[in-house]
Parts: sequence; structure tokens; C-alpha cells
Amino acid sequence: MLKNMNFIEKLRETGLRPTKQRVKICEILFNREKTFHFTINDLAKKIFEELNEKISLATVYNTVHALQKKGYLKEISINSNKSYFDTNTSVHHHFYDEDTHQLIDCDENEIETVNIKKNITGKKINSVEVLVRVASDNQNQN
Amino acid sequence: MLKNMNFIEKLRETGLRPTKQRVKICEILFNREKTFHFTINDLAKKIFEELNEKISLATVYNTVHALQKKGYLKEISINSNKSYFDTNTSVHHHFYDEDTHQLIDCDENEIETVNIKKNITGKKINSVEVLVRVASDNQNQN
DNA sequence: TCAACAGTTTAGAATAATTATAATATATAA
DNA sequence: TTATATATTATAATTATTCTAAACTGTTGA
Ligand SMILES: [Mn+2]
Ligand SMILES: [Mn+2]
Ligand SMILES: [Zn+2]
Ligand SMILES: [Zn+2]
Repeated sequence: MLKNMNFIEKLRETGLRPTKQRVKICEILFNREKTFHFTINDLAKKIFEELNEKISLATVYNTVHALQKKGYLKEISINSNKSYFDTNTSVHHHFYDEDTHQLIDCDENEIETVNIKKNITGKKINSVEVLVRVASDNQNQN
Repeated sequence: MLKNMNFIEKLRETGLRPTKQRVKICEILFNREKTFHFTINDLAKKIFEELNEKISLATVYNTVHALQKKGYLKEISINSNKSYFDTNTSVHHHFYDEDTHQLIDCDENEIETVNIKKNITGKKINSVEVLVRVASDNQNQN
């Protein structure tokens, strides 16, 4: 689902009825330059800021899960108390800023391809993803 | 906290009172050959199997968090609905079996050192960890 | 055009993991 | 042994998420 699209068409193509709520959520999620990493709460807050009316939390959950199922969103595991979602659905790596709790995507060229030497018989590799945890460097005030 | 230790001594050394419950939990967690990856529920179940009396869930949480704070346990993020803990507290990589929901540690030599080319000014890297998701290979029945 | 129907939204209830509370019990220092 | 700080426990509270069931809306085809 790319930038500045007709989301009504797009939703219909993927078998999702283009309701007012879904179109608005798609605009918020996908009409942007960069990858968006968010929690359900981030999204609900942004919806309320951009619209003046609010969309039910249940609908936000429903829509995010529907978009995820259709492959337009990906869930990311950073910590275990809430779900993060990502508009970049490719297999890719992240920096996680432990101070600001922000996720940053890594481009292909920023992390060398990870070489896996282990093989588990009967199992295939679905994804290989790196998480780089960073925090402010208060040590070297030199 | 190594295998077959006097956990009463060990706990006292780290400033934790060696209560009956803590000693028993340490025995279950650390008296084993291999790394133990577990959820609070896994641990609570195992406690009830090995002891005949049960330890309050609140105490299980308290003890796991106390051990984590002292550096004897590490929290792992696999999915966002429950916490996984790891008796291997070093920075290391994992295979996650999406069929069985089991975590497997990677040895140093099983994944080549990940080369990070990106630098974020003012931030230092705390850890670089790889998660390899695997699942049963039903494709090649050839 | 518009009724019919399936799919969607919604508020609120239910669930599940985790954390907080506060009374009771225990470990340890004096 | 006794006093004090800490820990355990049952239970309540909290938080994220999912479920429910009634009201609503998008779409289809007469
Ligand atoms: Mn947690
Ligand atoms: Mn989830
Ligand atoms: Zn991303
Ligand atoms: Zn591990």
C-alpha cells in the first residue's frame, strides 16, 4: 500500500470493504514518506488528533489486524507488554533506542548479511532479523 | 549462578535473603546442564511438579524479577503477549521454532559476528542480537 | 433505485498477563 | 531472644487485548 494512493480502490482490491474508518486509518498509516512504527495506542492517539471524531478502539484493533493479515503491516517484538507494528513489511533489521523507545529501520547496506551456519533438520528459516539496542552515550564526556 | 551451587550462599552474596522459596526456584532454574528459556507460567508449573506445595504466583514474579535485576536472568522478546526469560544472560542469538514455540540458543560459532555499519551520533550500541525464526519444512517432500 | 444481506463498527464485558496492596510470616542483626 | 527489615501471600487493581452482540453501512442484484 503505497503513498498517496486511492485507498478506496486499494482496500477493495484486497477484499476489504472501504469503510470511512479503514480509509482514514490507511491515510494515516500509509500517506507518509518514511516507515511508521507504532503501537495501537500511538495510532489511536494520532487518529484522534487528525480527525476530530474518534474511531472505536475495537475498530483500530480490527483494522490493524486486517491490514496485517493482508500483508500491509508487520508485527515487531521489542518488549513484551505491547505490540508494535511496522508499515515496512519486508524482512529487515532495527535499531531500538532504549531512551526514547523509538524504532529505526536499517537499510540493506547498514548491516551486512547475517551468515547462519547452524541448520536444524526438518526446519526451514523463515526470517533472520537483527535488533540493535542503543542508548545515549553518557560515558565519554572527554 | 552456576550448576550445583549452594544457592543459600549465592543468594546471600548478592544481597537477596535465601528464603525457602528463592532457594527452590534457584535450584529449578540453575541446577541444569543447558540454558533454560521459560515463561512465568512454565516456571510456576514446574515448581508445582517438583515441589508438592506451591509457591505463590506473586512470589514467582518477585523472585524472577529480583534475579533478573541481579543479572542472573535475562528477558527475551519473542512475541508481545508474554515475557520469556533466559538463564543465559550473555548477549547471544536465538532460533525460535514457530511450530513448537521453543527457543534455542546459538553458539558463538553458529552465527558470524554481525557487522553494523550504521552509527547514531550520541548513542552507543548496547547489544546486537539476531532472531532466526524457523518452522517445519513441509515443502520438499521430494 | 432500493431492499436484503453480509460485513463492519461500536460500547462495553471478558480475559490474560502482570503489578500493587496490605496483612502475615520469616530472616537476620543486635 | 527480640526487634526490624524483608519477603510471602491472597487478593485486588491495572493494562493490553479479545470477545460479544446489537446497531449500522457498503454492496449487490432485482
Ligand atoms: Mn515486561
Ligand atoms: Mn500479539
Ligand atoms: Zn521497521
Ligand atoms: Zn538464550
